Amino acid sequence: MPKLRPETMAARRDEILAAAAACFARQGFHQTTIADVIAESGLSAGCIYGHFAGKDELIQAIGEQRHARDAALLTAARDSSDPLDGLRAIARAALADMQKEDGLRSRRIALQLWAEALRDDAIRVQVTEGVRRPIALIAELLQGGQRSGVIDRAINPRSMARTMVAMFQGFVLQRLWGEPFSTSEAMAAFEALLSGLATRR
Amino acid sequence: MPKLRPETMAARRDEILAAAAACFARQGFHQTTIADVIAESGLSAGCIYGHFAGKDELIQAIGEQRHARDAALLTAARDSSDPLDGLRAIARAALADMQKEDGLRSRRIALQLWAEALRDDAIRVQVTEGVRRPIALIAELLQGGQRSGVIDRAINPRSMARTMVAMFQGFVLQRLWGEPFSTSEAMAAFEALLSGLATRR
Amino acid sequence: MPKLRPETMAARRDEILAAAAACFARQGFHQTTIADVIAESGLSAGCIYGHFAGKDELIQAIGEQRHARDAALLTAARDSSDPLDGLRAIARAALADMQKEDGLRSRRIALQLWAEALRDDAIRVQVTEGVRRPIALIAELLQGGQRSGVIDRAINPRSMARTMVAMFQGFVLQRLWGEPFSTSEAMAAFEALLSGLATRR
Amino acid sequence: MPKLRPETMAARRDEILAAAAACFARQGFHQTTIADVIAESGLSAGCIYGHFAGKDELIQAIGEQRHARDAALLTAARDSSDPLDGLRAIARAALADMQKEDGLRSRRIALQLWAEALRDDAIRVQVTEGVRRPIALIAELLQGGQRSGVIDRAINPRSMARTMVAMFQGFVLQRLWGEPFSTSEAMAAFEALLSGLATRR
DNA sequence: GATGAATGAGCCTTCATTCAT
DNA sequence: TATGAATGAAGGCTCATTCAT
Repeated sequence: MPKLRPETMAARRDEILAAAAACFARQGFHQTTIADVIAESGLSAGCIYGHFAGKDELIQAIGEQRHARDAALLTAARDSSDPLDGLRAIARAALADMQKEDGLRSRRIALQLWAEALRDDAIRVQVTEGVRRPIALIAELLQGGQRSGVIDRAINPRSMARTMVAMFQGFVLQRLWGEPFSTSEAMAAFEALLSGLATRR
Repeated sequence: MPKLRPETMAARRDEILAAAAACFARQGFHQTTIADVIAESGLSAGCIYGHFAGKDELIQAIGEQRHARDAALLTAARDSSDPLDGLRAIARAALADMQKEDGLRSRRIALQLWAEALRDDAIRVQVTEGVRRPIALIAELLQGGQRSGVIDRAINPRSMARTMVAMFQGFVLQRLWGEPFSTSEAMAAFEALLSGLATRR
Repeated sequence: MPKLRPETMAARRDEILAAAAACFARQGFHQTTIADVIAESGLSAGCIYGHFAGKDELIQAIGEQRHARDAALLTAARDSSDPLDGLRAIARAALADMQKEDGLRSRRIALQLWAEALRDDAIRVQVTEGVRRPIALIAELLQGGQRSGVIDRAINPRSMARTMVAMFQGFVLQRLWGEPFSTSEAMAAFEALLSGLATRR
Repeated sequence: MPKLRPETMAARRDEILAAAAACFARQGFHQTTIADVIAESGLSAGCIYGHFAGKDELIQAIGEQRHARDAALLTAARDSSDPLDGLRAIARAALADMQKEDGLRSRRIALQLWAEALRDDAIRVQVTEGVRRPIALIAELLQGGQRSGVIDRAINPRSMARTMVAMFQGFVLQRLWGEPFSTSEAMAAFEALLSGLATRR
């Protein structure tokens, strides 16, 4: 990788990544050829290889983009006041994102990465790292709820956080397969789970 | 291409599929070459192509096997007595299967299929069909619970069934990525959800 | 090649050759697979290889059949009375054969053999042998005509015989390519050539 | 697949076609593998597939080259003065070409194409188109002869033109099979035919 | 820095042929 | 003798990657 002027470089990288993301979302990693990315970006093979060492690095970079997107979502949803409301805000943000064209496209790539994580260690680390933050945040909120007495002490915050994340991952899958899916339905189900966490009298 | 007698055929098909499943679980669909399947099966290229039109058909057939496995799991878990116990039995069966080597291997393939469903219509149909049955069965149990008064009438059975399936799909993902994961943790989370469905007094 | 009872053997051979001829005429030598011949004949691979050493021998045998057909045609057209009428009879027989479905099918194979003769010595010998007899016969008739004074002595019988055969070969080509082609047209052209051979006064 | 600049492309295309022509003339279409063309050209598989979609397109292009060669031959032979001399010039040009190494090589390919025309429609069109021009030109000359009174009005120009072409096609066949064949012999035969066309007194 | 023509290892697939039953 | 399942060498083609300009 030759060293380029940082600004130009960053701009080109983004250009390439945007093209790659479009291709990946449309055709998947393995069905996408470098030629596709070249056509989509309007650049040349040499140029792409000037910025990325190869297809794998391109996938890796796309994975980082996704990681960042999820982190941003989470940050935006952060609502420190009430623990339960904080959980609801996160849920709502995630579900809303899934209804936007942009969000869906990003999830299509996510699913590719989930599968890829099975055999590419770098991607597995990326994926599990990406999932760690929401889990930690949710677990914290749950602990907050336990401290303030609204959530049952018997609940294991980490397990429950993982379960909630699992739920949303499943929602993503079903949504991507084209199953009819409304945000309110999902929120209602989430509320049921929340009510199951309430302190027993 | 050669016309084979049904009996001979079935045996070889299974042999080939077993080899293919091993390869697919280990390396994924796209990283697996026909040469890999040949090596794994100990058969020849021509023999494989005598039974399957190509790699795609092999993937398709593997998908059907998985479909069948899930159906069998579900049937085995069927416990007609109490609705809530029925749900618990299904959850337990699914979670137990995920702890077995065999079950895990099968899930690795499932994840591949989930991703593949994004661009292969035949596989998408297979995957969504495969998910329809558990959803229907769970929804039925939930309705049974509503009829017998142990589950809140306000719950939408279909949505909740979908949510439960989503939860398990997410568990599968996390398990496959190597996250520490105990059946009892997951069952506890499931119980919390169940308690959230209970009729409010 | 195992030794079979001569009658059965001959019958099977013919069965196989008939199937092969049908395939070859339809698809050409190279586009025809042994599997095609198997399907067309209703026999098995092993059976075919019991009678023919391989595809090449099959082609060779088909070539001999064609050779024989032409020879039969020629014999039938033989009309010893008048030399010029003898030539006309041969021409008419050849042209008539080209109008029959059966004759056309055989010519399709002939054209394949003509091309094959370029690189297969055995076939080249077959083809040139097959052409030698008509040339010899025509040359004889021409010489007869020269002796009886109806044909110009300046004519080289062999060259002219070759030319006449060439003409018919060309007719075959054009007929096979689907060019409109009537027997009477061709006969008229042949008559013009004949009149060009007449003794100059 | 790569988009090439027209100039670069044309040069490489010719290089590839030259190599392909050499292989095809030597071994025939079906016996020639892409590997042969690669070896002959000194290029790589990828390069060849960058210029031609596949073997079929290569054959097609070779067919066009041949077409062009014949057209050039015809144009060069065009001698507008006397109709009969025009016909002689064409005959002589065609026969002379058959004696040159280059011409022979080209005819070997022609014969392949003639056979291929039986099952490939694109090639059949190419071949019949290629034959249409000489026929038309010869028919015109014959009509000219009829107008100027040197050729019998009873002759059908088109049929006779087709016959002459057929004759030369047959000459080509025999020449390719290695039959002894002198230009003067063939010209003498052609003269005989011409004299058969002369106006009857 | 960018270009794009060229590379070539490797993939999927076909099909003539064999051989145990 | 016939069967037909199995073989495996070989062919056509793709595509990630390189490098001279």
